[in-house]
Amino acid sequence: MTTLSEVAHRAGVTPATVSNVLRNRGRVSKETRERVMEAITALGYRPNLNARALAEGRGPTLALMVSSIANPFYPEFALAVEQAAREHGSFMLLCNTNDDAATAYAYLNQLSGSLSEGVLVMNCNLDFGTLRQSRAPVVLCMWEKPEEPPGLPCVAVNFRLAGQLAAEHLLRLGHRQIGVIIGNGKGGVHTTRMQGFIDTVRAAGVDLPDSHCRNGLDTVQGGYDAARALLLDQPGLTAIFATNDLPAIGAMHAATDLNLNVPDDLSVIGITDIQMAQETRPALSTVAIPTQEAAEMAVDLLRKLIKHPALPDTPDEMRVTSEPLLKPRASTAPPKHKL
Amino acid sequence: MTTLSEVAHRAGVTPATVSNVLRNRGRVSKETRERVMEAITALGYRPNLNARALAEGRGPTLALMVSSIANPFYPEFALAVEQAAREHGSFMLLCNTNDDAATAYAYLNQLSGSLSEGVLVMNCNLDFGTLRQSRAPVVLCMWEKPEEPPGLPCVAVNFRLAGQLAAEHLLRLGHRQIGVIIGNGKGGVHTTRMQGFIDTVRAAGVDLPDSHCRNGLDTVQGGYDAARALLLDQPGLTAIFATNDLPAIGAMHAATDLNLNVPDDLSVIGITDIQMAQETRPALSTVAIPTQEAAEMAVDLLRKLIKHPALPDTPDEMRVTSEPLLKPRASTAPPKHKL
DNA sequence: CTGAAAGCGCTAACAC
DNA sequence: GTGTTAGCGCTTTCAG
Repeated sequence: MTTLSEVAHRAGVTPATVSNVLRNRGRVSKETRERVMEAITALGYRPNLNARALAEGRGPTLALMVSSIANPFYPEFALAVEQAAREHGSFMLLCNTNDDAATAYAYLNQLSGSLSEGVLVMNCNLDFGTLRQSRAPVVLCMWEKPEEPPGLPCVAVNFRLAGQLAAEHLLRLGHRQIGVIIGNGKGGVHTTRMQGFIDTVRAAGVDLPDSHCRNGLDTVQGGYDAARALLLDQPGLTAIFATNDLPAIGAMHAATDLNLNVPDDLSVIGITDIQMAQETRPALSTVAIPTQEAAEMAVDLLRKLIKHPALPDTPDEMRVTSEPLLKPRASTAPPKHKL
Repeated sequence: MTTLSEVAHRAGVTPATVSNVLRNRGRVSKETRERVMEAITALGYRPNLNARALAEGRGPTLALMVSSIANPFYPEFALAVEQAAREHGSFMLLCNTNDDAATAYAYLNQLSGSLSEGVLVMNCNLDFGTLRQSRAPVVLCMWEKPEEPPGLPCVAVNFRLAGQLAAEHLLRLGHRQIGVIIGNGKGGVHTTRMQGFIDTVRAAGVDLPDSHCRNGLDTVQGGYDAARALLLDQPGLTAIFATNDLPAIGAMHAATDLNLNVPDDLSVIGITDIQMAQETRPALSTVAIPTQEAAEMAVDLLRKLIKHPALPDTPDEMRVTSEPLLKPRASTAPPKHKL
């Protein structure tokens, strides 16, 4: 490993000067700069990022904490985060918590304050109090209630509206017998979207009894199971709304397996618009969340927090993304008149 | 940030001693250890990983280089890598190259030798010569030819066999009119699997003309386009093999859109067994690659290389995973007699 | 415009 | 067993 001082030596200057040309700290004559640059390339010098981080008192990375990168929503987000981080010269550390609070806590503790300058949290089983005690700034990504700050810096998406858009779409198509599948259980992180949906349906004067709602895991299989049970129980349904695309896809499969044609016999709609939503047959109607924008905002906010740590008396900042957007595709259609 | 010496001071010892208890370097009396531990928890001390890395002359992370984490194969691999790395106390840096050689090169240069102790390369548009010059060990993951070492440490999977297994499955079912979709173009990384498939089919005395083969992108859409063109051109086909699951899924969609029932009118099989393969309707028959095992082997090999850098005259090590495994599912069936 | 010097927080000989 | 002493490679005042 060639070091700064080796470069300095070859260029006939001191390490300080080399550092100056590297950081563009001005105050370096053109000639010296050239001599240094020559030495750098000749020696194939690369700065040691650990040493730099230590001297600068900052971490060289941003951490992204997700429950599992294998959940198809996260990769798209992670890609965007990495891109944004990279534009500002940071690397991205990926942390899978597997929905385990201890793992999440361990990560937070080990990384924040040294290896990572800041951490982006998507979903970890940590309470906000713990998060707030992080030694490095934390930004909550994908907060679901723009109108109700979590007491932590965050990027919020109007998920209530997303639910509402899904509902309006189904109502507009003429559906009146509608089922709901809530990913991740009651009181969970999908409550807002569900509420947005249900409120809209009921406000339209359409009956939506609790018996039409099912909890399920936030996975394809979870949606499958929930939808199957629901359809068996409520054969009259003409449409199902799932709080996320994965369970929505599962619901389509369940319908197929029950010999129901989507969308003729059953319309299905989700929320998020993950890549996969376009890649099912029929393609899934959904309400798109501005994933990329949220990722960029999150990195941006985090970087700001790193530069200017929030004062204790400052309200925690919240950034709200642009609005969710309905993406009608082939999985929704007007209900066929049941004979 | 509380530091080592603050802890030392509170415990009435020197930094060296604290370091010793932290690293379990033995030679510390029980009492001292307890006093130190007390100070550590009382002060909420967390080691600065940058400082440690600098002092130890090693990087605190392993880097995983993929073309894009949004490609559904990578998340599963990345998850396994992170798990394995974590077990050995390393964090995982995620590097998306977007198939851009310059980005890949930049990553390699910046990370290797300081931030990252080693790098796992899945697929980057860098030639092996460049990779070989990395300042930190590089392990090629998912090398396709166990019998032909790439001149770089690697984890190999017998992809030729995978192709063979897919072929045998189709032949056994009675297919004789078979199409092939090659992901990622001619001469690309899927050549081995394709060759394994084609050789097996031909060895069985079944005709498989070049006109039954199509190149395509290694995506759902790519498979869709290629399969559509192929099916329009060769309506007599009763089965399609795609060199990867994504294009295989695309092929199923193409069939559906052409009013062909899968598997009654057309059987489809892929390779890999990504999560999504079980989540399509019909579920995709495929040949499973031991992803998790490969990830563990790769991390293991990388760690070995970090500890004992390969001598210049040492042949580059290759580890071969256990064999691919046929996963017959609902997308393949005997050909229906065409009227 | 450039150099000297101190220090970031930790580890690792080597003494005691 | 524990302390002393040097660094690891870089940045950053502060002098010159």
